[in-house]
Amino acid sequence: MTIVRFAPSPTGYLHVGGARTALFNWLYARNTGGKFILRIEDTDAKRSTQTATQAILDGLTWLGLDWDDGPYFQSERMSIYQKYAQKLIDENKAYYCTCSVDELDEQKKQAVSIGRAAGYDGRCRDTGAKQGVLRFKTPDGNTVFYDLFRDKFEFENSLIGDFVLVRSDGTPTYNFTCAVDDALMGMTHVIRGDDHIPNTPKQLMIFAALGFNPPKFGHLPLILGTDKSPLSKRHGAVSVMAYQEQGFLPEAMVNYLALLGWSTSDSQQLFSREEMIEKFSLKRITKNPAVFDMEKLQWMNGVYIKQAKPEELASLCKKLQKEETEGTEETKNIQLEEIIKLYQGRIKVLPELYSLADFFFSSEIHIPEEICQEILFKDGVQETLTETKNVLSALEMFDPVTIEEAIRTLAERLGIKAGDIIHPLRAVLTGKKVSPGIFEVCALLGQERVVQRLNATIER
RNA sequence: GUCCCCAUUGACUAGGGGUUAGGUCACCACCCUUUCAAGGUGGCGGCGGGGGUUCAAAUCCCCCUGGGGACGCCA
Repeated sequence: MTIVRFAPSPTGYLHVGGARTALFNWLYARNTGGKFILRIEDTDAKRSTQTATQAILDGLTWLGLDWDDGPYFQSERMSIYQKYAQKLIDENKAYYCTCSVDELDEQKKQAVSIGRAAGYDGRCRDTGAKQGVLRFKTPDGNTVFYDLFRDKFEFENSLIGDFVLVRSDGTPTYNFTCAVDDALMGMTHVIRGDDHIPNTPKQLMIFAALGFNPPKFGHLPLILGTDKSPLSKRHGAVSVMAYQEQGFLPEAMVNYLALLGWSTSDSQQLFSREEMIEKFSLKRITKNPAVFDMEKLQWMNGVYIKQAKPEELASLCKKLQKEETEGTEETKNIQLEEIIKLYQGRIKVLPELYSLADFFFSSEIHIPEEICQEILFKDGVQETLTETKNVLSALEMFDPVTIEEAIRTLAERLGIKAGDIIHPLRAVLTGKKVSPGIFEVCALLGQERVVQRLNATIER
């Protein structure tokens, strides 16, 4: 059985890159019927926070990436790491080092100045010290592995140096805990960002020293911003949850993220979750870094919005809207769904609804001067509007078909184009030049409000 | 400085010795139409450069260039 994991450190929110890594692991586990484990790497007490842990859990949950096991917290597994550290000491595969930070800096500076690798040179190997940091006794030779997505990697061990396993305060470091846990938890594949490539030989050496069988490693390329530098705040939101707040649907986010580095042979773009799981394959992961493209995410979100059930969108909108909308509880609840039906083919993100359809949510509307000049103050328009009001207020049914019929009949009677009625009517009812079909808008607004808005304009 | 990774249109990518280099977003045009979207049709645009190997190179090899990563008692 394949066992994979997502192992974030809780030092911030779940960012886009981390989410993609989690997604690929999750997809692989689901595709193979394996197990997806969540492990929180919080060995650095100074930087880890409870808030960050929660944020990561929330992010994964929002995306629908459920884990089969965990979350494990490395901070709760200290005795395990201690045990293995002792084992390495006993077997003479690790030793204590008492070099000071200054000394280390100096040594590094020197090494670099003479063109040598910057790793620790192992000068404390034979001092027999009983305290300080515990360092791994990096063996001679090379460490080789075959990456799942790339070719062969070969590292010269001497360039890596004797790295730290346990800090002087007794807490273990990343490379050590990661290797121990990946071994103990039975990981078959480790899929992670390619910023971890330099760590892999270290972990491989730990596996070997401890007598564990290593998993297969695959390193995912980074996700870049539009200027091709690594994705950061400069490029907009990097936190996954920020996308939720901006009105993106988790399905769209997942679909988009999946395409950042993975593809099918026919370049299919839209996948249901099931389809994605079924078609996912490590063999089809690309090794070049991808630029995160907001435009495409927006397009995709628009597609998902269009396909979504109005009631689901309504409940998402209600969660998002906070205090930005006016209007009565009644309009919100009763009409929201109907409004959504009118707009779901037109918006890319949920909050757009509130700017485009604001005239549904407030009783008073404001018609910008520009629209008055351009549309309402033209010759004959006032008369047309009066006629329109008379026709509409007399209707007994107020559904789109009836309204359309009435308007078209009126246009014929007045000897003008239907558009000559529709455009002023739209301006009066919505305060905008663009809206969904005007007959639907009328019907949903209701006869009373339509007549009221017409009157308000005519009287001016 | 040392080690390492990457390179197909503006973006995501397919293709991996012989293709009119395919799809998607974006962009442009047209159709539809009460506007805007949506939808439909069509279009613009690409193998970073130089050397090899080969009858044949986007594809294999080398160099260059460009971009990125790592060199922590961070993960």
